[in-house]
Amino acid sequence: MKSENGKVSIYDIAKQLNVSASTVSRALKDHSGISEKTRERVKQTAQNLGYRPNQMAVNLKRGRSYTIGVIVPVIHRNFFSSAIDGIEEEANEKGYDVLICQSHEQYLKEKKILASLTLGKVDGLIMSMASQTQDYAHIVEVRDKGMPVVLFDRVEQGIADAAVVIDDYYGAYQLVKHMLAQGNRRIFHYGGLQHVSVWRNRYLGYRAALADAGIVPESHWFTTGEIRQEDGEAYARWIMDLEEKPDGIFCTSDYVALGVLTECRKRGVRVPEEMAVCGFANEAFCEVVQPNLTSVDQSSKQLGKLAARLLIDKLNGLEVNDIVLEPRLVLRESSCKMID
Amino acid sequence: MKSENGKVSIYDIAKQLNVSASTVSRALKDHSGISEKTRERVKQTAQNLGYRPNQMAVNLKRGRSYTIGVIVPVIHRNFFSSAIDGIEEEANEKGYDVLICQSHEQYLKEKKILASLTLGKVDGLIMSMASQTQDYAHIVEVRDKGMPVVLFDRVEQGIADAAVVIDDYYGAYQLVKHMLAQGNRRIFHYGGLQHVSVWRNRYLGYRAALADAGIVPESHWFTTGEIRQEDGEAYARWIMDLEEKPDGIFCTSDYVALGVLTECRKRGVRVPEEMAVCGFANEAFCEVVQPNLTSVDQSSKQLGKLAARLLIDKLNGLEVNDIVLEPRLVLRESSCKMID
DNA sequence: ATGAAAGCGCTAACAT
DNA sequence: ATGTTAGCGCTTTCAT
Repeated sequence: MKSENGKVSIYDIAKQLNVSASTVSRALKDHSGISEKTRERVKQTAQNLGYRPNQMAVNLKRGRSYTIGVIVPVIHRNFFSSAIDGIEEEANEKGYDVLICQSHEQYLKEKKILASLTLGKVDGLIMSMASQTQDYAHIVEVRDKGMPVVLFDRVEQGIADAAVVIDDYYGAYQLVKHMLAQGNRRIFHYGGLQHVSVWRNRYLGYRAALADAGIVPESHWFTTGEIRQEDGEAYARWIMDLEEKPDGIFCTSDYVALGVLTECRKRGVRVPEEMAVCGFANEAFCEVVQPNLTSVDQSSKQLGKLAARLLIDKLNGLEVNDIVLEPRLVLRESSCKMID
Repeated sequence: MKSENGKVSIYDIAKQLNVSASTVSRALKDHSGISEKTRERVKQTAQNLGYRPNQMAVNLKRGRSYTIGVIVPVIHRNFFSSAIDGIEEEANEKGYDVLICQSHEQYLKEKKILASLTLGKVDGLIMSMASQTQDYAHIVEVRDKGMPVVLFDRVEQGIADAAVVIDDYYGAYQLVKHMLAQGNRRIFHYGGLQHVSVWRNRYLGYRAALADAGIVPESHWFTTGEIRQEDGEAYARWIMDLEEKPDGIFCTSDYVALGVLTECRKRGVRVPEEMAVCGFANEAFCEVVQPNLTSVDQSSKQLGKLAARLLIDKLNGLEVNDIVLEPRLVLRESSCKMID
């Protein structure tokens, strides 16, 4: 006894039982003030008819979609997919679904996604900004319209309701300290674009560690660029041609470090004996590559979980505050000439 | 001049301009039959008021959400995140958003997700089944309710509108042929649970290649189990204790192969000289691990793109058919004693 | 304990 | 060219 379009609505149940739609609605959600008998009959008929509530109608009525929007630069990098894993886990537990979008590191794409998601498809946003993004008006605007926004990893102060990050500065600081303890003195740094918070902070941590050791880096010790494997390879080639080579390289990304390792193997440069190499993010391949790559773990899944938790708290009207997680050094062969 | 709740609706625009809501609605979407002047005024006011259409209302009205649901076992495995990358790209191009859920390989979770997504949140589904799933009634049911379903990778005949897969049988067949050509004779196979299409097909391809070479494998040449790295390690340990060891191992998963490689390195077994090792999926770490791991590429992003394309075609009322992609052998050090 | 009716925000068939 | 009205499916006052 379905209606024409194949969908069963509460009206179909109501009609069949000769009661009103509101009675059906109430019976279905165990409202008080419905007789035991009617409730049973309604539920039974709903079952028989294969009734399923229409979410779109419920959402419109409630003014909530119970969906969280997530915008990440790319989904297939391990760090981000693990973060999404965490977001999804937490969100699902709390009854939310997760809508995923990729900015592909592009500012314009990010802006477009933001515009389309804030049309009522999602109740709130979790995002890590595109590397291209240097202007934050689009994010502030969304927030001003009343949509909660939580940033993670790539963040900026004061533009969102909360941010979840690891202490990149301290992670880099510790890592370089370790390299120094291993006897390295000429430690170069391959950094990312400096307007991006995480990359800037890692650079600052690097500088601080060197300063503590009384080392003043020459300007060419520090390079910035994209963070793909091939960038690391090109960088390594450039280094090999220097008069005075570094005895250690701290790459702001595991992918760059991987490129460096690859090139070193090709040229027969021994790592870590001739040159120590360290990355950042602790991607899965770090413990697979030869030599194993020293890196800094970012507990990405936890990062995602916490971001989701903050967003949902905020959606429920709670106060939320920024969270800073401790990074964890993961020492491996690529940096350990001696026991640390 | 916003209404109380802070949201601006077409009624707010209508009121301010002393026109009807339908005029506003039409003007906003450039319907014919609206004077140039009114259209301009409406658009201007919409702009001023910061009007944004409410998707939930539009969806309810249209009976479509322009959202695609995606259910994968886990998101952080490279194969799946790449597939999602492809799905997202294609979907976005066609004006759809993408809702992601993980079954975590659990049948019950998969069922629950299916039930919740089919409440009108998504217009159609793309999924790769949980390894636990052996009963397909929940999927058939969804489809019977009129929701299009496209499967990819882990599929089953006749339960969905279409399926996109690579030719696992042929991929495995070619791979084992290659191993035979390299002079291996005692080739073992570590397979996944045999009710899962891809794993069963790879096993059959393995058998066929051996048969072609006149080799009859003993029963213990074939093992099945979970496909994590640690399973590969345990498997390798078991192998090392055999009287007659294999001279080659074809693992149905790169992760298992990685575990085998790790264990071989630990025990000083030379790969591929003493034992060739091959995986399947061409995960990113294959070309990073030492020795590089021979594998079979599944063009996962393309797989995702095509699945999305089929689903959207189906949503638009077009006929859709299954797609089988050719796998691509990626020969690397772990299997090449000699030039092939 | 139940029903009638309004309304969430938008669209579209049917007026005028 | 524009307005009126009904309705998408559900929830929720306010009656009874």
